[in-house]
Amino acid sequence: MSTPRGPYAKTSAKREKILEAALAAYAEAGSRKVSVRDIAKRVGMTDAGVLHHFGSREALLTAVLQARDAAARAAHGSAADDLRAGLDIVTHNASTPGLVKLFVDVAAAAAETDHPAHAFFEERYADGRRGLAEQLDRHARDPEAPHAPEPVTPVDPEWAARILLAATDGLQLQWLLEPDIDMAADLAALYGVLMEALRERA
Amino acid sequence: MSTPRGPYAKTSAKREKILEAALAAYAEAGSRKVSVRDIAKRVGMTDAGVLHHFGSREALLTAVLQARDAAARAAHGSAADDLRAGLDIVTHNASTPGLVKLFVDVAAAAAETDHPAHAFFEERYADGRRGLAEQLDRHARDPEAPHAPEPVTPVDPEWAARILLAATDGLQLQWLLEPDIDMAADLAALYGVLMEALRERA
DNA sequence: GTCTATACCCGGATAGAC
DNA sequence: GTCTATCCGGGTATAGAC
Repeated sequence: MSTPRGPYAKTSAKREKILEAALAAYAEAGSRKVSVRDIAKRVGMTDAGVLHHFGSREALLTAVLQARDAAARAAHGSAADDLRAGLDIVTHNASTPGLVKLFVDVAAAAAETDHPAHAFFEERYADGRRGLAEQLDRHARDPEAPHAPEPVTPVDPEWAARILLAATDGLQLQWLLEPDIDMAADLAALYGVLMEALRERA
Repeated sequence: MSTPRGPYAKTSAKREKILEAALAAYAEAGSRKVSVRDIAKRVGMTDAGVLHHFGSREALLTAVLQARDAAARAAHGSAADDLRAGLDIVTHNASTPGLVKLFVDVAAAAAETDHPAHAFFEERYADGRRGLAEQLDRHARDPEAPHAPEPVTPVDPEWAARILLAATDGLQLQWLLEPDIDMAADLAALYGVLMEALRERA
């Protein structure tokens, strides 16, 4: 537990500092660009110094996202194990536009096979899908499980439209990493389910 | 109709050529980076020459996406007016990873308020939501309308997990442009509907 | 092992010649 | 309207000081 070894713990103190600075930089940046130089200034170093610890800008940003995931898990639990935690994380994300922007940026860039975050995102989605599917399955079989969380958002056409558009965009992200996904088929099924729900509440 | 005037038609011949070249470049690029120079080479010009017509790289890419939308509408009809068209477009997109990557890239970048594509994406989503909501509402009220399209994808936990993750990512994109959206509430409602559907088919 | 200095390259932007 | 030339910002690689 003390003075951890291995490639990921080598420079843990400084790495930690840099990650914090990067996190802060992105949080403050709203949705503007952040350069390695910017981050370096915050820790009182040069860009080369920062890169020394991470190898490249992209690797650094990947590490930021990993740190963000770890922090979220520490605070709320794993979304893959607990749906409630997932919603809490989303709620929390809504207070940090800069980091959401970072996530979206890197997720897009990670479609490149040789991007440092490529494997990270592949795993993230694979794990997320596995965990979520398991939870959904368990809850669906368990009559004790809540039928649905408090419906803050009404199930209405506007909501369904947002969801349909969101699912379209999000599936593209997953599909770029995992081309086996049949986007149109998945969306058609979603359309069917949404329609059914709309009719039910009408 | 002939020799159109105005700021958007000035150099229409060359602009058209450049847009075609950019489209082709992105289609071929898979999901790799494409520079203005690359596009310029394709039309036998220098980067400065290309930039002359669009002002900036970002503006050029925005124009490419607009052209892509226009082409899709011409081929399939508007997704905002016809759900079937939307699915056709998605199916077609699945054959052009480069353009999907471009879309995702620019969509992420367009979160910046001063990005040239900012207004374009705001409108795109607003129009999409309006059109989709209207269609969903109409279909939900019309007993003649298909209950659901052919269910190629089974409504099962794996599918629901993909959708939930996709909706989460996609909502972030919409939320960056339209912070009024309550992501967690929308997702909670989606969870409820998905769960209901899973129980039904069980 | 950590960092600075430096130099390099790529890519986008801009000014001015043609 | 297009090119050449130039600039600049930003990421990266390397040498070497500490």
